[in-house]
Amino acid sequence: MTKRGYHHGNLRQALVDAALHLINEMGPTGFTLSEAAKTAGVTPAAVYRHFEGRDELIAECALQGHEIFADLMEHAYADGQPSALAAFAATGRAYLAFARKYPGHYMAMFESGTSVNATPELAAAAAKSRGVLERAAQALSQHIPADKRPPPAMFSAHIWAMSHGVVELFARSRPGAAAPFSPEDLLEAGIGIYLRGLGLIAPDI
Amino acid sequence: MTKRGYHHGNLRQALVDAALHLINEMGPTGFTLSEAAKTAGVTPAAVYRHFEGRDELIAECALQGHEIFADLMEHAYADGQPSALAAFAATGRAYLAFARKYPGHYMAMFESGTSVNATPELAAAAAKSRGVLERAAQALSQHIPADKRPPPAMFSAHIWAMSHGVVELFARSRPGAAAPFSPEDLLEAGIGIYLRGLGLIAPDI
DNA sequence: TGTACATCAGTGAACGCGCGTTCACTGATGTAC
DNA sequence: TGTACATCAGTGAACGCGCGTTCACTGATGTAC
Repeated sequence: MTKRGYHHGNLRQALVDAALHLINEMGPTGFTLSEAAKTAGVTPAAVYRHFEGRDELIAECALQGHEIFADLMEHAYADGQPSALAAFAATGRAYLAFARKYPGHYMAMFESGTSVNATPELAAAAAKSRGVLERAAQALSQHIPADKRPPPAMFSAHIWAMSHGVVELFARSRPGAAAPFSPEDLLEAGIGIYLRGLGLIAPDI
Repeated sequence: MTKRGYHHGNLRQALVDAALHLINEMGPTGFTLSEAAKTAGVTPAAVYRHFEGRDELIAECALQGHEIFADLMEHAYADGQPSALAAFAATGRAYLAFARKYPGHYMAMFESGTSVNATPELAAAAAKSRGVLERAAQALSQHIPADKRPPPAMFSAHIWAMSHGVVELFARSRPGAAAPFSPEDLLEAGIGIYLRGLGLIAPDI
């Protein structure tokens, strides 16, 4: 706990961290500005020194999430290179990994009802991570028989959708959900089948 | 407006309808018992003659949703017969169609945080619709080369996940989302590619 | 080095609000005679 | 058919609560001389 700044030492980030923790625990709508302040050891009114209000605090959580997410996607993509196929599959895997590791960020980004266009920064950060996946799809597109090649934006959307669906439906702690396989295995297999369907033999994944 | 019962005439269902309308408009957590009562033309206290409280009202919305959903899936499956492939693909399409036509029900079912195990009836209704898709997967499984045949529960989960992802990410009115294709086309293409990946030639879809 | 002052992060009390829920009640409906 | 009564769906007022937000303030920090 480094005490910097005037009194608290970077209260702004402490509030974001508290909010992320609470969003993870109570869901994005159960989250409360007052409780975030209390968690950070501060009066609710103090929040207004750093944010315009509740919405801006959530938006900051989403923004930081998109930045981490874009980084993660970028690294996954780079690690999969030079194989376009491995790089593409890795970005799908990174989606689930991110949702697992940063559930608070994930909820703030995708389940809080916050519009991606709330602020220009948020829109830019969201576009960046989407861009990584679309670039991966573009590269992969070269290896698909040209006559039956769907637009790259389409199959990046497919992978995005399946990843999101797996997270929402199978990676949340639904007690008694009776899932006979892990979300990771499920997504891995799904992406594999999908890539085979694209006409790409997939011996290396 | 048939006036039956003592005063209002089936207030119970009127409250459910009001709740569904509000859930659709304000999201599942923005929904309010008081406002549902007002919409039905009744005092908030009157709700307690028919439901134990807010949660039970939402649960009833989810229950009715699962029943409609199961019916829709059943019909889609039947219409696709005798082709196992067509039947399977039709259930995927039905998922999106349901989310489009009954957005309030859909949100109550999948976005309200209600546990499927809240009541036995709810669990049963949810199991029924899941059962249709799994039966379709089972039938389809026979046509897959046995050496590379994943468990049916797995690829029914894949279709479920992709459908859900498409709904959540692309079928909501995200202003400026700049989607160059409709959710329906997106899902249709995605399922087609996936089925080809399963080793099933797909000339009939 | 020491003192006076300006800054501004965080306080504490208060606000108006709408929520879910409770309670004793009322009065329209259905039923028994 | 008409009257007396029981039922019970919906009323209206009230409650306690926690929310987001405001405001004048305080007191620790950084700076100027």
